[in-house]
Amino acid sequence: MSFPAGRRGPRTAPNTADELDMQERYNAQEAEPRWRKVWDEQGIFSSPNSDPRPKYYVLEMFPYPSGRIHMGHVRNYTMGDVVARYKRAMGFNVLHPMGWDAFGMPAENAAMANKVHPKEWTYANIAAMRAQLKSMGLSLDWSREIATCDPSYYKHQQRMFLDFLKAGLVERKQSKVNWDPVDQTVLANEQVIDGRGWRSGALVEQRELTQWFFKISDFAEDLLDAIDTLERWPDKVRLMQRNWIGRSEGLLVRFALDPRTVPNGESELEIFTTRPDTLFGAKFMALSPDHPLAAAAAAKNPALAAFIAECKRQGTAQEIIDKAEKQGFDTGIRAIHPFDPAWHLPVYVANFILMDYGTGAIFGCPAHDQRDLDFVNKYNLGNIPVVCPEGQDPKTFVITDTAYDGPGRMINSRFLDGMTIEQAKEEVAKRLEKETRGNAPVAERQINYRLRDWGISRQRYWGCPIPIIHCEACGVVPVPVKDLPVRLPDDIEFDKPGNPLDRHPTWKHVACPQCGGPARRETDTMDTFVDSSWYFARFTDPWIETAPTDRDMVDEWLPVDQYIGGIEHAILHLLYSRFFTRAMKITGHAGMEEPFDGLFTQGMVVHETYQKADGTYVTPAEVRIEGADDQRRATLIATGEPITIGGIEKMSKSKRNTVDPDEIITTYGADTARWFMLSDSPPERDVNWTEDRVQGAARFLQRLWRLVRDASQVSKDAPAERPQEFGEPAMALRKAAHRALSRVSQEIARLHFNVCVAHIYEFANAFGEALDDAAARGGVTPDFAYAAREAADILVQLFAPMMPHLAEECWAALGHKTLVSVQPWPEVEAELLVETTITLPVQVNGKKRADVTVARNAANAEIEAAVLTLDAVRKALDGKTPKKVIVVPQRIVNVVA
RNA sequence: GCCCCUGUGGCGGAAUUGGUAGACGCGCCUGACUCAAAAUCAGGUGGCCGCAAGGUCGUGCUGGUUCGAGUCCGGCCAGGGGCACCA
Repeated sequence: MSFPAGRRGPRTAPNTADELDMQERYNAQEAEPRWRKVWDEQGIFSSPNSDPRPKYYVLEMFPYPSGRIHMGHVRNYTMGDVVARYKRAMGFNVLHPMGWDAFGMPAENAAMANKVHPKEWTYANIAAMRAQLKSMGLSLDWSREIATCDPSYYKHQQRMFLDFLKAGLVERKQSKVNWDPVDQTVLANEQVIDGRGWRSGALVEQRELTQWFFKISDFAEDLLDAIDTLERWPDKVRLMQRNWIGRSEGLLVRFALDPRTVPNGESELEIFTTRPDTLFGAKFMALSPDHPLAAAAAAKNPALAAFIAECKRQGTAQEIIDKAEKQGFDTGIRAIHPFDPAWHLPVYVANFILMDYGTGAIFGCPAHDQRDLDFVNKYNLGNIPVVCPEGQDPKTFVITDTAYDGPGRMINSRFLDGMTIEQAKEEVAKRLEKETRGNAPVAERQINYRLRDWGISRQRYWGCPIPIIHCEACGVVPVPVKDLPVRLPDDIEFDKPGNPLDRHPTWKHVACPQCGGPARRETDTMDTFVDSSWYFARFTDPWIETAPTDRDMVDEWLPVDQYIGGIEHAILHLLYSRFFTRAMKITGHAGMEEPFDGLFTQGMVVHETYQKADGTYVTPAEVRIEGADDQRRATLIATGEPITIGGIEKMSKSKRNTVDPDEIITTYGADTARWFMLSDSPPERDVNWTEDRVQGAARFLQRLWRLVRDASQVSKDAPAERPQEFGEPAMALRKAAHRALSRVSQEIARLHFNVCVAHIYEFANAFGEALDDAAARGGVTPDFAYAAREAADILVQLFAPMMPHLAEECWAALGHKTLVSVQPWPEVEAELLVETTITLPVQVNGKKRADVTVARNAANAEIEAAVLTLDAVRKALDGKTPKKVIVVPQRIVNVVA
């Protein structure tokens, strides 16, 4: 660092302030690259597969190479790195790899917008982001780096697709997509805005395409049951997955149809219900617009056909379907109540019935289901309550706008009256099971899952090609394994809408591997969730060319001991990976059931937003903030115009409230960015990026540096041998050091990094005071020098996982010739954590009135006696005799008056 | 709409999982050092009453369980995440 010439004029003698400043300041810009070079040269972060030590696999969700890392990455990877460095110090062979989730839509969007090839764009982004990640000082084994868009990766994915196909885990079936009729292309849900294509603005319609599916629903029961074994997953994620899989027990009921009303002689309608108890409250039947009976009826009814077409103009997103007004259309078909041949129910087509769930048809009991109630109220079909809540008079109980779905007794239900819901369900099932129509029972018990099969076909270029050939003679033919990978062609054009693979002049035309005749390749590529469903397994041996995994290595390293990533992946990515692991086990590519033993989901990085008078957003870098609290005012630096300070929101390009990690690292250094990310906010919660707190973090770095240098002065003459006796100041310092060591170790293991940070602050404060006190006493005794050296070593090791560059610099300043990054974690001396006396708070009737200090092992009776003599307690009791005294050992005393 | 989470000083948050609410940090105030500023250091900092000792209220709102509730239970309010083709 140098000052601009002439700023202070020529200097002949050291000018105290600045000279000291230069000596005392830790220069992160200079030190950080220097230490990274040392780590690199010594290769200390590579984890050889041959290492005999116990293994620990820590993994952060790999990034999409969007072009630059963002603060969310900094947070995610810092947390993982702390765990990796800590576990390494604990003696584990740590696997901590990094790669790129490199297929996906943004590359194609960039290709269309900027005329750049997706491959070039992606690899340039990877290069830029790799450099950025390296500047963070992460302890990664870069020799294992993978990119999912590389043929050396997707070749194995194609191989597994073929193996899954052979094992019966893959099938082709029809499913719906969002279709843009102008761009002639399939749209992702996020590309549909208010029912219109984002680019064309055309009204989107649903289209049926034949697509490839992984049969994840075959595993529904196992995926659900095994959630119980995932003890190191957050409860909320486990709950979300349980709900997603959505197990429900119910009854499949075959309703007879009135033959006079059916279009083509259909005789019955099969429905699934979880509430057979409410059969006597039925008011209508409803079919999904995709139901075959609906299609049959529509063939003879143009108005119905028009209604069904209208339903199909809704997007495919669940949210749209749920929020849409409940609408239906009477098909004219009449169903016959299973318990009363004279009771006929109208059969509607309704926009809120899904073909994918159950049988795509229901009976509606409006009194006890809100959607059904909304529906009957719209079409004036009325309702009959059949469950009466406790304490309600059945004669006066009516339903108007709010359905009742709670417990109660059956009413208006003939032979069910008076039963509980459970009894009624059982009774209905028993009766209908016994009854037969044709050769089959009228009803059977069934367990249903909400989980649908995983559609993996994407009509896009930048994804893993599905290794299938379509032959007119032989049908669907798998690509022979020896012909893998099916490579993406490089010569493609994005000037026209649609899938470039489909219109490529030569790529799709091949000879059939079976008959040799002319055939064409599958032009759909795989969902990018496939890529990320097994990358953690590939990391265990990314070099093997002959198979997706090396069985010994994958079984050795997996499951991942600690997986860290965003909560937004709580369901899909994690469920797909769990499915994939099972499928890989069946096909012999892995041996375990579950991929992730421990899971941690971190919160987002958020920041204030800033808006100009016209509502456009400006970035934090363009804004100057003055004043504090409610006096804060913002102005645009360039023009001085006033800026409105808006809400704190997730950092996003659209709100322009992003802070570039590069700038922070350039200005303050990686350690400051890392420390900030770990401080204050609990890792599972959102963290608000504020400039003040970044500066606070930067200041603390300097303080640590000064503290360690001061300590090194005090400890330089410390005896090599541990003294027999420690005086009071030395003992106090040792206790503080070991208490901090114990707490920080415990909190790192629990991933409570913000609490670690607080304990490190606390210890640094205590250490600083101890050194000041020693200076005030004048002269340092050998026992204190020894304690100071021990404390300094512990302090540096405690913050080393979080600020590794500074830690190396400090470690060297303390005279060590080794790297702190490879030091074993210090051991706590348990006896230093034990106090001989303890101060307990004393409450009277639950309000704190005093403290009492007693021997740590004092008997309850002793404590009780001591408490009752306290002035404050006597005053609070006001002469009354206490009813009882509750002594909670080591915690609190409560006197009940 | 459905599922899930969160709510504590001016701000980020801590609280050993039912036992002293506000650790630690940021900000702010006062002082030291300086010609001055920055940096650094020392002290203070939930509200209200009080010179003080101390008292009293206080963990989104509301009701309950308990000797004792930020923590457990019921009802509400507000903010956020996911909803199957964004990754």
